[in-house]
Amino acid sequence: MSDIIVDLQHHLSGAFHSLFQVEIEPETIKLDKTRKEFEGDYTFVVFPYLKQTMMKPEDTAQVLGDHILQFDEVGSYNVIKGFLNINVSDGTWIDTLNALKDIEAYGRGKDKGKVMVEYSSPNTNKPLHLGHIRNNLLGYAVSNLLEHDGWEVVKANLVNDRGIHICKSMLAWQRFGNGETPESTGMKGDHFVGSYYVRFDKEYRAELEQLMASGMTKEEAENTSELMNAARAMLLKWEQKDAEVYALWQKMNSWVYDGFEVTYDRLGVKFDQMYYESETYLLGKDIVEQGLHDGVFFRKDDGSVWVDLEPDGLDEKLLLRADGTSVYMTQDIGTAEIKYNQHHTDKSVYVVGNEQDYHFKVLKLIAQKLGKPYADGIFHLSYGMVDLPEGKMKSREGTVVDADDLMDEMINTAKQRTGELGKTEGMDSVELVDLYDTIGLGALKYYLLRVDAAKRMLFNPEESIDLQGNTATFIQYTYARCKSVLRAGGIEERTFIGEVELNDLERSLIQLFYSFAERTAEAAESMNPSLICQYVYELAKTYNGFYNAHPILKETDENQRNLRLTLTMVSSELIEKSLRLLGISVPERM
RNA sequence: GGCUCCUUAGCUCAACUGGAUAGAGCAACUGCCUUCUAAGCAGUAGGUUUCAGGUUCGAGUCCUGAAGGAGUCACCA
Repeated sequence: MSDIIVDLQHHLSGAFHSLFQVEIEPETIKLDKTRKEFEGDYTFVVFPYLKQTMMKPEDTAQVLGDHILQFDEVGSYNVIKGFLNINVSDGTWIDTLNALKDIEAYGRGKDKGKVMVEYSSPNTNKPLHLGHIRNNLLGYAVSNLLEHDGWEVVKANLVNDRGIHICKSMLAWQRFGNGETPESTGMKGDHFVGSYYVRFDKEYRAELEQLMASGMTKEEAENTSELMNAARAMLLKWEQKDAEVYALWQKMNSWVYDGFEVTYDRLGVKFDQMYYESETYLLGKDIVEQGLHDGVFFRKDDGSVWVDLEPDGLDEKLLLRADGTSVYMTQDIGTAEIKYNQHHTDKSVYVVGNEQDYHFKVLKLIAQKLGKPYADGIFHLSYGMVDLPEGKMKSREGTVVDADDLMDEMINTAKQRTGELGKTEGMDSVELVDLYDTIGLGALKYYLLRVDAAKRMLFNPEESIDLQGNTATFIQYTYARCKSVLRAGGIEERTFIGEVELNDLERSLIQLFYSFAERTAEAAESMNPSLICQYVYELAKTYNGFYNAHPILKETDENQRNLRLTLTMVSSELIEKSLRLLGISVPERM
């Protein structure tokens, strides 16, 4: 398939050459989509080239336009000030449409290399919440995008399964659990364990209050607390692999994993590689020792090991404590090494909140100083926190939005709304349950992915369950509508389109089809799924406008009818594909 | 306090990386179902892009400063 933009770039470059004897690399020629209020498909801005053409903006645009008019791709042009608006010829658009046959292969990149995307990374002491959902959806969508763009992707999940917080849950269960299990209580495993984490906190605070009432300061109370000391002792026992503690730890974690699995399944996210901090937390020490030996790091008098990042505009960072134990950074250095040794990736993406911007800046810098082959490939995909209308989510104040509850709520709203519209006759119960899932989860996913990942976003519960306007539901509806038209027309195969005159909306649709490849590549490069949201929304909106303005099945001119059916078919295929990249499914009817 | 990021319509978000008259959705208002799905379409209204300077043909976008907000600066992860 010839590429319209590339062709135009070459024509313009050629025009500069023959008209002005100026050499301009075709790739550097920027063609913008012409704004709605002007006539044209693509706009070339001549201002930056005036020094070389030595002509007024209008005249420069005029002669360039005149010159490229000789090419088939160029239907017409108009000039407004320094803007050359180019109309691509109908024939070229039709050719483009006819060439667009294999939608699965369309826009795919190839041979980009291998990349690991680490995301989700939960703690095993409590269930997932809204913040995790954003992380999971982002990680999954970005993985899809990279894959589409030609990367071999390894989706990884580094589970924080150890530490004092898990010991708190364990201790609380031991003391107050009475042998209850998720089975015996009918609770989801992660919620079950989470409830003991909450229980610990409650008991601990009661103890602190009692101690403080007897005259202790807060700090004294915290150090005296029998409960907290028991938790600490338990962590120590765990580190010594005490059989009993270890068994309890494994049992409780397995409950949590059962629960997580349900949530992940429902969210539709997957992983190729699991990592557990219990297996990685001791790593990295020998790398630090090596760095010390090579003079990249230094040791302080107390025996602790540091890296000096002041020359890089940062400060000194601890790598090993005086007692030789490792810290978060040490562990992450070790994990990075393992990841690389196992998969030899060219790039390693960490989907982690922006509160860790500094941490990852340091991690990358250290890897670079150590001369690690994977150092430059470290990329922190930093995303903003999710706020609620009341402000930040705080687990202590119980304002955390639980992932499972939220999904339930979304699906329920979908069910209710679908019931109100009463368009479900002929659907059996399996199809209906499926439909509610598709709509409810789609709405949630789109709502979270729509916003630029880097930005902090507001989660408004009322707005999030909205199923109108810029929502997944609107887009899914457009898909179902396309399918309905195709069913009614009995159309299954693409037809070749002959010569036909295009109206504005038909042309816009083809132009959108054409831009899919560019938009997905851009989204993959910037690892920004919101660009796909924008694209697919624009596509759906344009199709709906077209649908309302022009008859499709009732069109009497056969060529015209074939064209419109083909537009309908390709629209549905690209909507489905775009949404699939985002992890959102589509219904055949709704 | 140092560093990093944010501030666009009443609300939630865009603006293709410096281009034309800053666009969508929600909320409000007006029309459109005997016609391929009205979860839709067409339209009205809504803006000193936080403020003050600067850079240039041209600034929401770049530079400086101010105000407001967030994050981080742990021998937590």
